[in-house]
Amino acid sequence: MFETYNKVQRSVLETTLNIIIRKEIQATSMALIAKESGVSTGSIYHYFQSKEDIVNELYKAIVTFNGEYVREGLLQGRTIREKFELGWSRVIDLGKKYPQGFQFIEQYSFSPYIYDEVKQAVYTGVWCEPMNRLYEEAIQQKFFIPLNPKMMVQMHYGQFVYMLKAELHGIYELTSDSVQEAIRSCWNAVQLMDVTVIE
Amino acid sequence: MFETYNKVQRSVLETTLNIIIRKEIQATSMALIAKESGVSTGSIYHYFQSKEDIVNELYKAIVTFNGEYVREGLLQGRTIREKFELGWSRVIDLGKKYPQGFQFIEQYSFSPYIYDEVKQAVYTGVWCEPMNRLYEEAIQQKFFIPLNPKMMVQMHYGQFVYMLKAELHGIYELTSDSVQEAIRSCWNAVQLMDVTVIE
DNA sequence: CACAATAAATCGAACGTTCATTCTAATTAG
DNA sequence: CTAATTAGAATGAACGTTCGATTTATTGTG
Repeated sequence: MFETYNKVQRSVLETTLNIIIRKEIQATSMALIAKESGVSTGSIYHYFQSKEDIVNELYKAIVTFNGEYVREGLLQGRTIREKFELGWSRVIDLGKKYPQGFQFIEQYSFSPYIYDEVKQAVYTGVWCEPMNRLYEEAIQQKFFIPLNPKMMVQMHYGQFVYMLKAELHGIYELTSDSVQEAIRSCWNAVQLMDVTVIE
Repeated sequence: MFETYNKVQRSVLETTLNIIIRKEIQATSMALIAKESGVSTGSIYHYFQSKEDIVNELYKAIVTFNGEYVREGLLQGRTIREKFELGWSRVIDLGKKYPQGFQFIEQYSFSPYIYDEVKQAVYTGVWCEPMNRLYEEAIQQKFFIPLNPKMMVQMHYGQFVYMLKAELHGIYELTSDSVQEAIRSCWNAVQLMDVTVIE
């Protein structure tokens, strides 16, 4: 997750993520980060400009990591349908494998604590863009109904986010079957159907 | 929104909501609340136990209001399909008519700042419960595929939340047509179909 | 290789500010 | 007059950040 950082930075970022999920940004003091990461406050300020800087760096790192992870999935698919399924599978994977990163992004992507220029990355650079293009293509090829592709992507993303959130909070257990079913239901939801219903 | 409170309390709650959306809880000081609400800190502490208490009271008030609003929609429907459409329409209505309340709940429903006992209300008392029952009924009557109804409700809710979030952030404009289409697509997503596809 | 000279990294105590909360005096209402 | 309410200065704790001292790493020199 933090491959591009040095040992100290990584320790600080990992610790900060940990504490923020356990507590909250406001309750995450520099003293606590220093204590739990084993790096003194002085050193932390040698590598980061401020507390805000740490949190924004953390945000950037996680978004980049997540983006790469999903993009890889999208690339593996051959057909549109396959790309669709592999892409969204990866989104759910992320939530299950890296729940802290997932929760952090979820909780703070709309917080004023994250700089706007950093937030932009969520909606552009990352995986939204390739996913948007996939949906555009699916509309052109008459797989999907002609709705705003960006809206469809947002809707489907939200669907998976809440599926994961509820699982994280113990509302139910997500089996791989129900995940597959959920992804399929998303496809069905926006599928352009040329069918005759025989009752 | 705050009918059950007196004038002072209402002013404090409204102001607090305003500031929290503009800034953030940590940047929402009592001094600022006092200044903008026109109530001195002394008086605020006469009506509320603490800052936490204000925020939690705010949370409770909004959740209750939202719950009632959606429940009303659900009651108006005659058939399952109608209840489904009217219920979700109200959810979207809430996001458009009371964006601050919507954003606040979205941003803090998973924050440790809100007491667990208060949070429980989100998943139980409010509108989730009636909506869950509606989905259960829809499964029994073979309208919906036999997935976990709670999961389906969460998924659909997430879909609308993200649709609204993206609109709030100016990604696109939500027309009433596209909202109707989105609700319909949710129904299609989990519909149990007994059809033959003729190509 | 030895050893000095310089730079980089680390530390934690101290600083100054901010902020939630308290307290007391003043004001209002019944 | 009495009791409730309001006001805002005072309090004290918490916190982000700075700074100078100390240690560790790197480079230069004979």
